Amino acid sequence: MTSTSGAASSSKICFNSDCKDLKSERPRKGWRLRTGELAELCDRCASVYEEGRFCDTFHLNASGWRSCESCGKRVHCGCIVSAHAFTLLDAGGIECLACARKNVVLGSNSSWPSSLLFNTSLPERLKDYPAKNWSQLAGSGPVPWRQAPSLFNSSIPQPELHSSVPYEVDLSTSIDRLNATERLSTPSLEKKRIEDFGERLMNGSSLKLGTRDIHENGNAGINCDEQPSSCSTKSQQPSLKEESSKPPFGLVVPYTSPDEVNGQLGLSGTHSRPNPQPPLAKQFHNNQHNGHDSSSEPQTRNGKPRPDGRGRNQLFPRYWPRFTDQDLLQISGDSNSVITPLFEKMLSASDAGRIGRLVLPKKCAEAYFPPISQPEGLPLKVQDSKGKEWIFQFRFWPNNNSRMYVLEGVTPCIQNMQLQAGDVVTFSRLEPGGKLVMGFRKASTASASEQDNEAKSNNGVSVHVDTELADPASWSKVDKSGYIAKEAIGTKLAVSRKRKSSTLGSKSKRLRIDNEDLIELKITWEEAQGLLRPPLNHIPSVVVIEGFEFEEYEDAPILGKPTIRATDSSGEKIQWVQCEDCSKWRRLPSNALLPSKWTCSSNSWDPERSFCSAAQELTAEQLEDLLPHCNSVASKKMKATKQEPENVDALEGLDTLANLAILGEGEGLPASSQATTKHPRHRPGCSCIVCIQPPSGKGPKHKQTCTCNVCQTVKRRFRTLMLRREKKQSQKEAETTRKKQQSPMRDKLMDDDSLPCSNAGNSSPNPIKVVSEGGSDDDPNRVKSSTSPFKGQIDLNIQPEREEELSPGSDSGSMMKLLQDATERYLRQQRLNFGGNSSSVVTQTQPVGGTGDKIGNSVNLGASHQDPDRDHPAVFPIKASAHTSATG
DNA sequence: ACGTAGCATGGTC
DNA sequence: TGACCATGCTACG
Repeated sequence: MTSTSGAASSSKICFNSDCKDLKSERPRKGWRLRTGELAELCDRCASVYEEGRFCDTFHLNASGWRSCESCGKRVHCGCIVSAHAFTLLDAGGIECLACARKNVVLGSNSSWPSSLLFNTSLPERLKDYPAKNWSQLAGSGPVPWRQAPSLFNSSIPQPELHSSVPYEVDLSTSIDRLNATERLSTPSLEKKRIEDFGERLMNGSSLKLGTRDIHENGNAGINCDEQPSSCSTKSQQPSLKEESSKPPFGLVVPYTSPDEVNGQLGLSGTHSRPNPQPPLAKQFHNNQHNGHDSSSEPQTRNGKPRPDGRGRNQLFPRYWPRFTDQDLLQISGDSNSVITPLFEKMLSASDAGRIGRLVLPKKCAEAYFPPISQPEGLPLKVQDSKGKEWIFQFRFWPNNNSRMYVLEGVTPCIQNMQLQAGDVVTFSRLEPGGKLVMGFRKASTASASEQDNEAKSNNGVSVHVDTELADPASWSKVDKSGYIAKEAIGTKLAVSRKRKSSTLGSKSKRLRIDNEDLIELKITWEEAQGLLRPPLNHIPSVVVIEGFEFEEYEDAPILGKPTIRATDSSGEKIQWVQCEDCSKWRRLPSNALLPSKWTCSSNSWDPERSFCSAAQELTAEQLEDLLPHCNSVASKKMKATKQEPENVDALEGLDTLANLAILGEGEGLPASSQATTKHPRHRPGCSCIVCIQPPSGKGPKHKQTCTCNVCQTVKRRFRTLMLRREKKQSQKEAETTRKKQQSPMRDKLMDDDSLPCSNAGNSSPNPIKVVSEGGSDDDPNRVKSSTSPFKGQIDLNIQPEREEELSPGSDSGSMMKLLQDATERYLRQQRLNFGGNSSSVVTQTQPVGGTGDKIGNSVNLGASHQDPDRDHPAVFPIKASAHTSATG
């Protein structure tokens, strides 16, 4: 309208374009503009407005006037000023607010959309959010939606969903259209939406477009069209004068286009809420859709409570649709489509997983999907903008006296859209046709370019879900997954894609961080692991979290360069540190805290050895003794380094070793508990030893010198395993000897077991280390205790506690042997390498065990942290056969 | 042995 | 505290 189209409130002239008067210094407020601001009027116009005569006075000749179906009163439905003054009737036509109140049990505040009115919480929230445009919204909004036919009649498919769509976005005009129709019926939902929307606006979520447009236009681009007829109105809304600077709901109208600057009437939007607010559930009223609203609300059209007021309908903010105009455009496909955003949901790991079940937010499901009374639910036909049709089974499971709604058979669709956990699927309804559209948004973590590309290619691909139930006939043809692909038959599902950001469950979502951050965090964590050292005089306990060992310190740990702690001959505690440049080991006081990068030049404690040219104090033998610990400690603390996907056929060996190690270390845990409980399955974002590896042995192979997470962990674990063994061995020796007499067989095993480990027995010059490494079984803090001497043998398949139950002939024998071999080679190699030079000579040994395993089964366990060149590689042949058993 | 269906559990809000 | 919901768990095919 003329009056509204004008200038911003900043003008000195009355906002009413039909009035040339100047505003007073303190202009009076009129209706809320789409920008969220309030029109500033001259005193005269303001008075007229406040008296509710604004349209009668200034818009008499304008279009958009309609008569109340009940009292015949004329209402200017096409004006923002009167937007709140009427209600759209389901059957068409409008009803003035007064009549609407009579017919519908509304909340106290008539100026609010019915939904709002019903919703007690809304008002409160609104307080916080300045009236967001309620006036505008209200204009269309308050209207009780009594008549809108429910989209989903209880059991009858209703193709005509559009009539009930609350917010419609008329893409053809780029205007948001709000359907006024649904208000009354789903008050609660609407309220929520409104609230939500308001919040979103507050939060600056996606309705930018609308906002922007609104600002530009200054007018509400609200479409008041009620179905079939559009009654855009401007109504005066004196009541809402809040000064929210936030974009009004009207803003929401994301789709408003500049073209429509003045076309408020043309705009839709009874509810001006832009898409965000999901359509009111009004549709569902009749549906008996249970649930959808809150019990507290008077649900029912006409004020009757809903049959089932099962849930409260407050859609959580996370389900608010945040469509962008682009999304909408893409979804609509054809310019004549009108989209009504319903809700959205970030895919959880489960949703995106193979199970093919997409958990639907209860309220959303109840509000926007057909009501279902049987757990089996109903099939819903889905169609994307490209014409692909899908059928999902919409059903529920009883859950805690409630229901858990799911869409089954979504896997094909998810894959087709290349979605993964963290991505967002959006549901909206497309008119005409009443189809629910399932679009998507990739996780925000995607790079801009990536997103752009996706946007061009597949982003926004939407799937339209026919509100009508899928034809059972066709359903029967559908495969189990419910995938139909009429047009997409033959379409290859682009499965793929790197699932970088693994899916995050709801819980995770809360903790969700962008990939970049994640990476940073990970690095930090890794570094910290490598640098963390127990405070002096403290013995760390070891806890295992998701497969990783962490040292726990009672006091704050010390950060610094990893060193080898030891006790010299005089009993003094010292630590050995390796120079970054020359790789020589230097002796330092135990309390020395070193930077992550340390060189001889920093050796202020021993000036004579502050040069790389200075001889190393330690002899090879001494180092040999220290090394195992060193490796253990270092690797343990440096569990991870950047993963370098290098293609070498060592992965399987690593896998095997890793698994063996895991088994070995996990001895103290109830079998299975670890993997099963924590990671029953491979999880793409998890960094545990299981998940950091490609599933099923797929993925890049690792070189023996690889220092990736997996390799590091494997090496570390293996070393730890060996260490424990050594320790236990000495402890058990006595006992073994004793048993020997009783069990010759065992003795034999023991003998075989005793590895030529030079470190055995006397290693661990450092008590602390010993504890942390092998852990004392007595240590109560040790969550995962492990050592299981196991008769001299390490049976990775057995729990230490039950070692006694083992028999020499147990199945574990072969694996043990493998381990033994590996250990031997490891130690031997280590000695050799160490004694010779520190350069990393990776010698790959052929697998032992005779089963002709792949060459790749050897693993270099000698790599030390940080610098591969200083590694002390050793190759551990592993039987392929062990792989399976170990992984199991 | 494996995959699935459906319920159970527990964390988060 | 209860509702919601992600995911675990397991009986079953």
